[in-house]
Amino acid sequence: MNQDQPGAVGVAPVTLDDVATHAGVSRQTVSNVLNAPHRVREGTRERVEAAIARLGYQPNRAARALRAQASRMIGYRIEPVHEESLASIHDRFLHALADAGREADHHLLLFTADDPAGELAACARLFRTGGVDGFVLYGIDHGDARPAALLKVGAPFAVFGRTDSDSGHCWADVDNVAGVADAVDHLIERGHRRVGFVGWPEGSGVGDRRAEGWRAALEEHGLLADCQRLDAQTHDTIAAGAAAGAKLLDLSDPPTAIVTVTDTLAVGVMRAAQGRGRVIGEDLAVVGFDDTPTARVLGLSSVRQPIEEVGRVIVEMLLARLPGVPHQPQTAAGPEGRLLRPSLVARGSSAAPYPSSST
Amino acid sequence: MNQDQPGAVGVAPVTLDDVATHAGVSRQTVSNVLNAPHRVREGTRERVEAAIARLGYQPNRAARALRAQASRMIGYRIEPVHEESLASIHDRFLHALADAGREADHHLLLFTADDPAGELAACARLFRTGGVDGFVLYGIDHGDARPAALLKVGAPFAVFGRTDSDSGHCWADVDNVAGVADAVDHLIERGHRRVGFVGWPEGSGVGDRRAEGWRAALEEHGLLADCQRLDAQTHDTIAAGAAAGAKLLDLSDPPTAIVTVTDTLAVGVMRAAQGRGRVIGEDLAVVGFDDTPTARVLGLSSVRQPIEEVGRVIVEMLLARLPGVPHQPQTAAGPEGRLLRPSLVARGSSAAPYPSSST
DNA sequence: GGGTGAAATTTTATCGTTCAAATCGCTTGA
DNA sequence: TCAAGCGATTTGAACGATAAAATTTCACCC
Repeated sequence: MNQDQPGAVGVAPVTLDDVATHAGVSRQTVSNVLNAPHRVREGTRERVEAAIARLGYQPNRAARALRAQASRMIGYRIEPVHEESLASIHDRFLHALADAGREADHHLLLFTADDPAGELAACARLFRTGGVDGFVLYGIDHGDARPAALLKVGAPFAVFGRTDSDSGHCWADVDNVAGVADAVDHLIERGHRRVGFVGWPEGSGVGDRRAEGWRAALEEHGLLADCQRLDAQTHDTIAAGAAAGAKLLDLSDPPTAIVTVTDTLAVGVMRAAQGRGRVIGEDLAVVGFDDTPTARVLGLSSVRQPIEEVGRVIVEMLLARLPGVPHQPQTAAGPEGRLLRPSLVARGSSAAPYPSSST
Repeated sequence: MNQDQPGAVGVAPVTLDDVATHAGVSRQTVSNVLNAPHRVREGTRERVEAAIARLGYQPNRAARALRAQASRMIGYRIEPVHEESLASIHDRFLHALADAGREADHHLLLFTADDPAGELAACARLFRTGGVDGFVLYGIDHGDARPAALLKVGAPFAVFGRTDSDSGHCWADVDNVAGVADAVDHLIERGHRRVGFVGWPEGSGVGDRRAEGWRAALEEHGLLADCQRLDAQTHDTIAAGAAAGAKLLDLSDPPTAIVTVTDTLAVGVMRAAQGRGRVIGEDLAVVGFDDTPTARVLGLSSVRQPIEEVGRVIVEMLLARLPGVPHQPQTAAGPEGRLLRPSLVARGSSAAPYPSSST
């Protein structure tokens, strides 16, 4: 009558015991109906299920977590928004993760950290206090210390991306080589023969693989020699992209198309080109990477990562490795890694066929 | 020796009992050191704290949640990414929320839902199963059914935005009126006398308040009569913004500056203007709302919401209302609502002073 | 010195579930 | 007929913490 919450209806929480009483069985039988139905005779099971439905029972997460030593939570560090870049990939990824866990009643626990060390400390703490069963790591690359550290703590995890030695943990990644190669193919198909590339400084796995995609596709078409000097490396800002674009466009024999390692750099390249009076999509074709909202706005062709699928796959792999909750009695635990193919979204910036310079 | 995790170091989890033994006190005393230090004598407290530090003890979340009936989790529904709009506000907001809870050891639990009904079901379930202590609701507006539904369930919550009747729950909102008014002031200061507005159809609280800001600022400067017909309403896509912009620009006496209710619409307006040969920032000033990454890229002036602060304030208010964990022994529970002032980020799109048409 | 009351600490019970072992009921085969 | 065996169900204990009640310790005063 006199609840603490003013407008609260105050439904008394229904427990296993309540269900057991109503169904005329013991607590444990109700538990079995939920967690190991095969152990329960059909008639009993139906009776219990009826009681569960009638009372609207739902197991208490804390109690379950305490006893089963499994919180059904997946930890994820959300990074500070990097103001300079255009990434919205992140939003999509988060949603995919949260959605992927839903069916198995696993939820995402978000946390923040100030730096890599802080992140590891937070992970260790969350894991040891039973706050989460495992982690998803985003944007991993060569030399990342996190996988080793988490292995040491004993926390299960799955990563988006690859390090130089992907052993002992599962990963999913986008096929960056294929993504950029597709972009190059697309441009060559439209008649371009001089295709440039603006990438990151060597050393990042992601950047190197994207550059590799450019090189491989050119080689495939026998154009690598023509494009030898048509690449530039710089860091990921619009201004840097503009500078790199300027450099390429001011060559004596400039590229007629440029692929970039990110949309951010592509925007810079477009700026540089427009500053030189070129019309994007006619005088110069540009293809970016990530398919950000900005790309859409600017009509920039871009390689779109199948983030939703990555999220799904990652959670799937992670859950399969969690001890205790063998949702799918798979053979062992599925493959260690999965490589997913991105897709090119062609827009105006690479629209018009280019009058081949060799004809 | 024979752990299940191959590389796991397998640190045996430290419990309250371990600490108690090492410190030579009872379990409850250790608990008190953590939750009610004033009840423990200084000498004892120091001894216990030393033991805690030595053993690296950290309380188990599940056990604590079960006993204290408080999970220290805040629920948040992450919505599917709306491909058409440019919002990145969301990312910032999420980060702010996660960060705000950190100090009080509260974490964010992310979940998804297919529709409003599904969201409410998920909320009710999460709350009743003890998965979360309360919720943060995003993007609330007139006629939103969620507050009433949550009140009925008895779940504490705080919202970003306002409904028509904000009673019984706490809210934080951005002062939309002031935000747009600032934009208009800024334009008038630069010499503009005919300032248009592209907004949403009437009926949304947010949209109406932004329109109100436009009207109020004009009135303040005695310019409302001149700008009577300079507004348009449409839904939030770039194409629609372009159409609305075209409509205003094709008037016999068109505006020299246009404020829009979102960056998305501003981008549309810019397109329409450029399609008519106008140079943005010289022939036509444009100011958007949200300060999206795209705005930065395009040099679009925009009203920036203090999302980080909103997140902080919301979590603060929510935590203050949670029963059981009186972190701050405040008077009652702080104010019911807070209105935060956005700030204008001026860029090229509204840069040049306009030769006043009345001179 | 002993009574008093407040402060410090311990004891006991409990949160809601699942695990492990024990029990019950029924079929089967010698 | 009874032991063995197996599946279904129940019992008892435990997960790791906190609330509430009970107890001890201690300072203080007459």
